[in-house]
Amino acid sequence: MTTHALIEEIAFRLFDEQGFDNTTVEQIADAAGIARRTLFRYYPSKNDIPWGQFDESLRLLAQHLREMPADVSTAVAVQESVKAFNHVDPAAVEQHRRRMRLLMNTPALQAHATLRHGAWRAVIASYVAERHGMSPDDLHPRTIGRVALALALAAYQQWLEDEQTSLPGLLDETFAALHHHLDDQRAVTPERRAVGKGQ
Amino acid sequence: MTTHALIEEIAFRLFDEQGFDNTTVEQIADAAGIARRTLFRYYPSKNDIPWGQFDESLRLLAQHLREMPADVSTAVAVQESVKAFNHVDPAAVEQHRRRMRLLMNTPALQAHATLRHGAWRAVIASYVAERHGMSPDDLHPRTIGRVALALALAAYQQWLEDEQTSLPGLLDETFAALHHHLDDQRAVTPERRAVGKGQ
DNA sequence: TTCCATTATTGCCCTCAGTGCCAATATGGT
DNA sequence: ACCATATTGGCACTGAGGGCAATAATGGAA
Repeated sequence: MTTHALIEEIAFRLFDEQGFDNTTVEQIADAAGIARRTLFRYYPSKNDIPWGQFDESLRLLAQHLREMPADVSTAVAVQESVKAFNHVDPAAVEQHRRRMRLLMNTPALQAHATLRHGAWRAVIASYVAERHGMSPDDLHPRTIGRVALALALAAYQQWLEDEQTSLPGLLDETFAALHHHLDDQRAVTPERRAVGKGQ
Repeated sequence: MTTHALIEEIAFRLFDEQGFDNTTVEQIADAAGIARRTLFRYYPSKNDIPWGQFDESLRLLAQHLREMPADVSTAVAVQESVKAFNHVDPAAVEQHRRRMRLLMNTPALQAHATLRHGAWRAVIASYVAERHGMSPDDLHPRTIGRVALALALAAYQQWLEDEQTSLPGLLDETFAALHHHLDDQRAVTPERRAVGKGQ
């Protein structure tokens, strides 16, 4: 039986072996034992293949945000939810790293990701808007959505480059780096350094 | 004589008339009186046509950052330079809005933009790294680069939706929104609203 | 002015992603 | 076994983009 999981697995193998750009949709289809045309019924585009359970995860992110207690500040609620969104089962860490490495190091996928990220940002923006009695289209919620994504991506990028780091730790570090940057309004102490690696 | 400016002008006209996706590279080439193959010598891809002087602007951004006095905080230096980068001559505002509307409302271009934005982020990150004696690849500078871009894009998005707003004003508002978000760590006052429109 | 060496322009052909359309095939219920 | 329905697959087409080689400018040097 043909499943998304099967196609994805085969595709990842080919991407690893040959690179994303050098792998044709036809090769994936052949390896999966289905027709090219059928593969396009499973995935709207080649770029969509490596995204796994992203849409489902988005729903969990929205849910997690809604379950945050009201006495936590919006900033903390967002930060905690972003960390929860990016929590991965220890057994799945290697596969997750593989996925993210592909997504973040392949220009075509990096570009395509922006479209997926739009939905992610919208989830954050909706929550922030709700908490402040605003529209999700207002400047403030949109800004926070974009910034939260920026922080998450910065953490991911670092995580992919250094096998030793922990993702939750890096996420905290990006939030801390931002605080540090903004708090540093007056005197600038050039000898200041980033805090140590998380966990 | 064929120039980038001419091709761009013709392309924009066709994009306005027919939409970006419905306009083929061949149509642009024909209208510009050059061969399809030649157009691809002027622009590496159709997606690159609407970007105008972006690369040159990047150099100006880097220069502006380097010219910031050392007694201004990094945060302010970045904020001011981002504003300077996005300053447009009043006479060119309409064309700029046209360009940005196309870039930000067309999915294909929205995706492609990420690749251009990578260079933008790198300029910011390099500056932040320099000021703090870090590597441009460190977490902190990269984070600030990503956040600065997030703020700029949030401002642009709003600017495109409301003809009345001023871009510098919106940029300040996004920076303010972020401050507000992060300062609001303890009590949350749901009746709080965004500050008034800039200028 | 003429010739030569670049450099720019173009044509041709190829690959590959993605889509529309319709035929064939499986599948589940009766 | 039979039919209605959903899935799969085949075919042909468009459009972006690249490799390559032929053909035009073009800007000096003689």
